[in-house]
Amino acid sequence: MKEIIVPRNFYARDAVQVARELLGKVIVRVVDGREQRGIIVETEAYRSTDDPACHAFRGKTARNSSLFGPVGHTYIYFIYGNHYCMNIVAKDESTPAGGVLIRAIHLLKDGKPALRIDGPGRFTRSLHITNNENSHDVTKFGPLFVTEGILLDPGAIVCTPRIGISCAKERLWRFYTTL
DNA sequence: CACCCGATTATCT
DNA sequence: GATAATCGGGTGT
Repeated sequence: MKEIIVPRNFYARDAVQVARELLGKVIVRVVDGREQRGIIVETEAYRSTDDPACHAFRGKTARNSSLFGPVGHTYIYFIYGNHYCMNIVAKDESTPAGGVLIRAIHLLKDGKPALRIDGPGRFTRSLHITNNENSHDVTKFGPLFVTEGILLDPGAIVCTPRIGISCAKERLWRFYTTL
């Protein structure tokens, strides 16, 4: 069976839409020849020009530059002295930057959901993702990429306010599914 | 160059 | 539930 990688144009759309549709996709991580797979079960959308909660809202800096880069690449940053968080850059022509934060996955064992990893910091740690993977292209086969996963019941997707931000709390741009 | 703080989490009460 | 831990980037002096 040939696996289907999620194409770059999937990410060339509004980040909110991409965040919703990333649920159910499978992220694949290869380290030292070992492969880990996980279904994406929780995401948050961050847009730039109209979204005060987005790192890119106040303009481009060295830290957030990959948020302004090509879609389908990672944006990884270090926070609270301890944790890495990973986004996938996603935006349409109307904004210069934007991304989708991956907050939780369900690890697969023999193709079956085995262990849920909750929390953006735990997710990156369990997949050995650090700043080394910043700006990595996830639309090509390699150490880190995203493939088409399972079809979800759209009714099983829940929208809530985003976590840990101080503004734009009224936007329901966090999405998750319980599988 | 000093100061402030964050898209978090572990640990304590 | 509340809070300390922890550190690089952003902002202003």
